[in-house]
Amino acid sequence: MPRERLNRDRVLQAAVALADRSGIDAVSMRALAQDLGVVPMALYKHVRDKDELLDGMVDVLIDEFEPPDPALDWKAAIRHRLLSARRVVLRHPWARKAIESRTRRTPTVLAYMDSVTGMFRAAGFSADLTHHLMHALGNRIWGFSPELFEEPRDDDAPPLTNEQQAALAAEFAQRYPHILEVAMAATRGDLSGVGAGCDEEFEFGFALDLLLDGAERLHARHWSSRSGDTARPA
Amino acid sequence: MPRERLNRDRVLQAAVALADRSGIDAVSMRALAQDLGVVPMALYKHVRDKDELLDGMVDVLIDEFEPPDPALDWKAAIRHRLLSARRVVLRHPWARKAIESRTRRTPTVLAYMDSVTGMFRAAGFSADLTHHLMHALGNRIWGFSPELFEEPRDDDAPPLTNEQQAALAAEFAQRYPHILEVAMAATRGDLSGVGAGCDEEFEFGFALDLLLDGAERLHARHWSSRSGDTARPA
DNA sequence: ACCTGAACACCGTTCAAGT
DNA sequence: ACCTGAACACCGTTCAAGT
Repeated sequence: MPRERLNRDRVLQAAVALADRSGIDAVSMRALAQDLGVVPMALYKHVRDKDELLDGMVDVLIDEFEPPDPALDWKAAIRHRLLSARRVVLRHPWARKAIESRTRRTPTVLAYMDSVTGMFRAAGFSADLTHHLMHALGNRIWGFSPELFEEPRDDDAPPLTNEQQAALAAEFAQRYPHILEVAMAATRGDLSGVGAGCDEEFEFGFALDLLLDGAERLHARHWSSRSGDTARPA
Repeated sequence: MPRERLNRDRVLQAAVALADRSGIDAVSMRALAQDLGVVPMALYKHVRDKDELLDGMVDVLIDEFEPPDPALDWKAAIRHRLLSARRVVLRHPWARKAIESRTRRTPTVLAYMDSVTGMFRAAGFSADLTHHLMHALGNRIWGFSPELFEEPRDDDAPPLTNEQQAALAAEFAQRYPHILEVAMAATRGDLSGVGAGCDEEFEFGFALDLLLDGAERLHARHWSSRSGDTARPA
């Protein structure tokens, strides 16, 4: 019984709530309509199509990002901003997939990108260098970096016996020695199952700092505003 | 008329051909079956479900990557390998989306990751540093980096008049001044439409070199094998 | 062993109609 | 202005049956 009239914001909030509860794949126009006690077609008065619904959901996330902190120096400020985006993305497990699937640039997305870009400019970087840095940051401006070693947690998988684990590890070690070695280093030898998760938070900060430090070094070297081949980091 | 019997490879090749022709969204079990002159259910003898079909398609791409060139030094070798992955991804426009949507790690994917990891190890990097670098590279090991400024080419959009372009640019400049400034720098002022494409090839190389140079610097500084907070790049 | 036919339980979206 | 009902053209996947 929808005593309250539908509007765009109610639709988006309900979609976010549904995704939080049941994952992004559960967000269908029909299921969302049911949540709102309304017929599917009613939604189309408030979002043009499903893509616009997903765009709107990402906009809701961006609204949760903390604004820039003017008290911090440039590097700390960008770090703080991106880590705040990260916290939001971690609160909404569906966010990564949703962000990666988006192709349209809403005004909210553009405003966020403009703001991060402006932080580099305010730090004194040239427009050209800033452009390259934004590309180098890539998805990290959303608070995440692409998963490489992360295990897709297989919820309803049967637990392995110790013998099965050992056999699996032995085969893995033989076929993918470098991955195993690196995973051992990442987990200090505590592999509970092959492909155990690593500290993704640390990895995020590591890559971020590597890029920001590289930026500082290039800037200090009087990076020219031309982006020809000679401008490559030596 | 399927005179030739179906097998996994024929299924995957047909799926890749279909995606090349009509995009990844056109790859449905039903459409693929029709291409093969077969009923949809026949496919399920060769792939477990649609996810496994997509995994298989990515494996086909990886098989097109060039093997490592042992004549090159480590940095050039990794650069060469990732640029070869990049050429494959560019040949198949659907590849980015497909790769980003994958969550399972097939043996082919693991073998590729193992090989790239091994190149860092062969260069003398510690397992720990190698782990962080793989994370920092992220999607770049697939030959692409996340799109930020790229325009989703709107194929059937009506061309804008000069007046419309000017008005749009003026509004854009007011709302997103930093993005515009940076886009101007990237295109040397030749903006044919707001959000004109930049040289993504250059951006890929830029980020790659920034990360590889950072790696070299950390390695030279006797990067410890511990990954505690003190190990952050200063 | 491999393929088929019919069915199930879903999708996003259109259109014309209701209030 | 906002919501509804019925319909269209699709999906992935199951099951039991054919050859």
